Amino acid sequence: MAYLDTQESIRFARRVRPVRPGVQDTGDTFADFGAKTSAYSAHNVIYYEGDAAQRLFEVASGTVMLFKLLPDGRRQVVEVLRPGEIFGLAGSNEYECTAETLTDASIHELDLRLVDSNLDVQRKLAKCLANQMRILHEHAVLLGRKSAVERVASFLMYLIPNRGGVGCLGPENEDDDGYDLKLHMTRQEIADYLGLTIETVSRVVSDLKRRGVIRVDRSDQIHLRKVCSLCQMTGMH
Amino acid sequence: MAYLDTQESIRFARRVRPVRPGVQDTGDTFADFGAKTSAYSAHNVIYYEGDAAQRLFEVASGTVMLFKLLPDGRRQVVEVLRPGEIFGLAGSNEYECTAETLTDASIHELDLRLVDSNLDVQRKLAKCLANQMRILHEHAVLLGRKSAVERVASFLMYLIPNRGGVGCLGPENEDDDGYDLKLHMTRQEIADYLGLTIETVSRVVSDLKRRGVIRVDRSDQIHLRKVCSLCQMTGMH
DNA sequence: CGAGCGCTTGACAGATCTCAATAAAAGTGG
DNA sequence: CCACTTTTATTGAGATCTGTCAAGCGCTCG
Repeated sequence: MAYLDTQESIRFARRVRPVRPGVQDTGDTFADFGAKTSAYSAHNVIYYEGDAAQRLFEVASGTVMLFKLLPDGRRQVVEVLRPGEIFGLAGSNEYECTAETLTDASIHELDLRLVDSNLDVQRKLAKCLANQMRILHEHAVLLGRKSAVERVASFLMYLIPNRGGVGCLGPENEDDDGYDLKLHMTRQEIADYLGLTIETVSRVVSDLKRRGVIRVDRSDQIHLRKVCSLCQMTGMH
Repeated sequence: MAYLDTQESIRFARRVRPVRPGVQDTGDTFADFGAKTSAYSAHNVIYYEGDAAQRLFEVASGTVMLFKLLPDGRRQVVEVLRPGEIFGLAGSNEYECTAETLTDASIHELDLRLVDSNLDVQRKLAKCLANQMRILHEHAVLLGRKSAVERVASFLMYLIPNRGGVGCLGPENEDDDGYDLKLHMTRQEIADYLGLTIETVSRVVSDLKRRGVIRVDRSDQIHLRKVCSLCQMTGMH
């Protein structure tokens, strides 16, 4: 796993790690371009992989996941989207993922025919995609190279705004490095996002609990007691 | 690994698998927008992760890889780019990956200041990013859910145009289901792309050879003897 | 021909998965 | 509101796959 002695890793010692952006402000939303807005309740499918692609979507509020399935039922959650992020682009004429809400959500839906000719739409599109692409790159590192503990720690860190990146200044308060977290995903969804099994996720969470890094108030309600310790476990430090 | 009996996999039984596109024709290239074009020799770094981002790049000819490193030297190749594909977008002001040529390559380089205001550039950008994003999604499935054999088989199939997708019609010729392949990546690069170790990649290749699915003429020169068999091993059938 | 590099192979270790049982939580109906 | 069912999560034991470490092979090039 370690290539420490390779020429390359020495050569790159100076590289830095970008801050994970919070929800990015990309200016306009699709609502400004004539999109209609729909409300979905939690755990509803917006479209299925293979459906004819007719609209482009933007999360207005709530959380949405995109996933793909292999024929034998293995599932990979490929993106978890928050407000301001877009989905539903299809290279061909069919959606390449299934989109499902994780929470109650409000979604802007823009007819694909309105997309091509509008510079502002294209600009927002390019900006959002570039941002989501960076997250996908980071996620590829997680899936390809991180251990189970590192994956779960990284996942939890993603959920804290303004921590864990280059700009991270440590805890705001010396004595209190805690943070309260509400998970909007089941263990199975987390597992499918992190490329693990539900049992492994559960075991890692129990382990973090045992080590005093987190406190599990309910299975979807987690208090991070030592954010800095957790951050040390992401593999990025 | 199998979720065959879940409600979900039944619900999605009808889904289809999109054809992996070959190099996509997105109309204009950056050259049409005033980009300068540079030549790079094989295995040269175009920019490092963390460098100040000033340009947007498009592969004109050759192959380029993007990768990220963890502090302990673990590497993940996050994209392998072919002509027409773009890279160098930075959400912030720094490149988030290192870009390195795999082969001799010719690269269009467009000043970032020329990007924002041009509808055609934005259109190409959005189109390319959407396409590359689909590939990243597919790759996330590979990294998160596929076995070593499935990863290598998928990798080899990617390198054959017009095979392996929904539109795949099988071999052109009943008796000959072969294809000659030139790899432009070392075993280490392939391993870092597939989230495996070099030893595992080597073992899988040897195994495919033993099973008569491929013939290894040189380590970077592989003849696929039974494309359909190989395709069956990708986990997508 | 020898050195160096990339690749292959073997033996073993360890992380994660699988399968199975149990526990806890959430939803249902009387 | 309380049994009862169903779903979701946890835990254990064992199997398996891939990683680690080490040695050897085979090009390629000076």
